[in-house]
Amino acid sequence: MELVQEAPFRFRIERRPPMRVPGVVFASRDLIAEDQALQQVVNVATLPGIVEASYGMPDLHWGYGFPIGGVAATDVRAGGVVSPGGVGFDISCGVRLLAADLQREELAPRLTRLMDILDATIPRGAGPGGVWKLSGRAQLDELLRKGARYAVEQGHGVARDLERCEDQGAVADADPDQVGDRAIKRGLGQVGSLGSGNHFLEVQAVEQVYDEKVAAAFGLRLGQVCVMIHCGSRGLGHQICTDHVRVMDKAMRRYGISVPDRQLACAPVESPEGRAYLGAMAAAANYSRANRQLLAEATRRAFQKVTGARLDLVYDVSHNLAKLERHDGRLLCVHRKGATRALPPHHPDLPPDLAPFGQPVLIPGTMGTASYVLAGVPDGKAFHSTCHGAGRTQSRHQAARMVSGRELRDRLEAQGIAVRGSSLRGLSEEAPTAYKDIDAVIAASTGAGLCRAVARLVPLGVVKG
DNA sequence: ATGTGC
Repeated sequence: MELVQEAPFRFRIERRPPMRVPGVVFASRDLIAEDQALQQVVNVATLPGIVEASYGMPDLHWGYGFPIGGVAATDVRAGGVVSPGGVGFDISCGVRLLAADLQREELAPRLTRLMDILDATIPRGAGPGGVWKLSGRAQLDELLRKGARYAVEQGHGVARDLERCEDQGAVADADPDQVGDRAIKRGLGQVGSLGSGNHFLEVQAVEQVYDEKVAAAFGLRLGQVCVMIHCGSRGLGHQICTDHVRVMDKAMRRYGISVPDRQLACAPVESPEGRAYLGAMAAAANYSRANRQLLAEATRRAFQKVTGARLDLVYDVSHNLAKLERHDGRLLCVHRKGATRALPPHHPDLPPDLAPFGQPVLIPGTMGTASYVLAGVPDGKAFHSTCHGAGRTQSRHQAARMVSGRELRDRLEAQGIAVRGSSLRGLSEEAPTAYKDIDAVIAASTGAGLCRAVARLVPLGVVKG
């Protein structure tokens, strides 16, 4: 793949038919290793209605149809499409950060007990299980419509939590009627659970502050204890993606759409299939936000028991979602897959107290390594988007062959990180060596002008899905 | 990511 360097952290893939726009990858040469992911950037550039460019973030890697770390926007009024592959199977997978009124030294003598309680109370791993047992479909429909707002309404959290959530805790236009019976069935038993893979709940400490003023505005200070929760919409989101890809795969011909890869199945935003997917996707997004709200509440109870400390929500933001947004007067369907929205300072969707500083962006690192808090910048790029994490360099299978779960756990424990896993196999699949260097990804993200660094967090204890 | 694979 021919890459033309345009700036220190910006590469261009020239437009050639059938591409409708060029490809633009924000990264360093070292981070761009996979040709497969670049081919996917090219494939996405052929989608009907795509505008500006098919973008790649610094953590770009191969995914289903679209690359992970990909951003693509289509012009809704010009026949622009929506594609489930541009969101991913884990709809509205995202990150929530809570800040404790507690310093790491104060927690140290109680860390083991805290981790043991979290170990016993945070549902995780594949299959059913969750902190909230729903009474049935009617209650799930409410949750799908109102997301974290419903959880708070039912006593799981406080009103201030919602001010610090993207979309105030719920995406509009969720349509539970577009969620199939199988998805509903899978969703009923998993409300308030982490899941598996790279999902985690970490007790962390602020290890470095890059911008005192912004960190203070976000409620963060050096040495402070935080909790990061990374999870998504579980089997419900997965089933919705599966169901709607199938529908669109069949519908594409009727709309005269041809794509270079069937995994790019899509339909015009303004079509019955497009609207149906967006309605179901929004429902899954709300499931995901309620999920993080409920896990945050379970964590608050654990902290209350062990330390008496309070946990305030810093922010909750998704990195797998399509949104209808207005940019330069046009209504666009912005797909962010493994990419985080990063609103600039003074954007109307920011809560007033954060508006001068830009949106908090939460980047989970690999297990046992650092995580970051970033902020949106005035002259953001790729429709105000940035990276979402380290990005894989090895498949799960490859990773598991390199190191045993037991070895990895012992190594982390030797570093003083308390590990509460759900399976040793799961641990080995998430070995840090299977990922890009998070520090390099952040350096490229800030260097490319996608965001700026606010703070670096290190793990004290890991509850692993 | 996922009741992990057609």
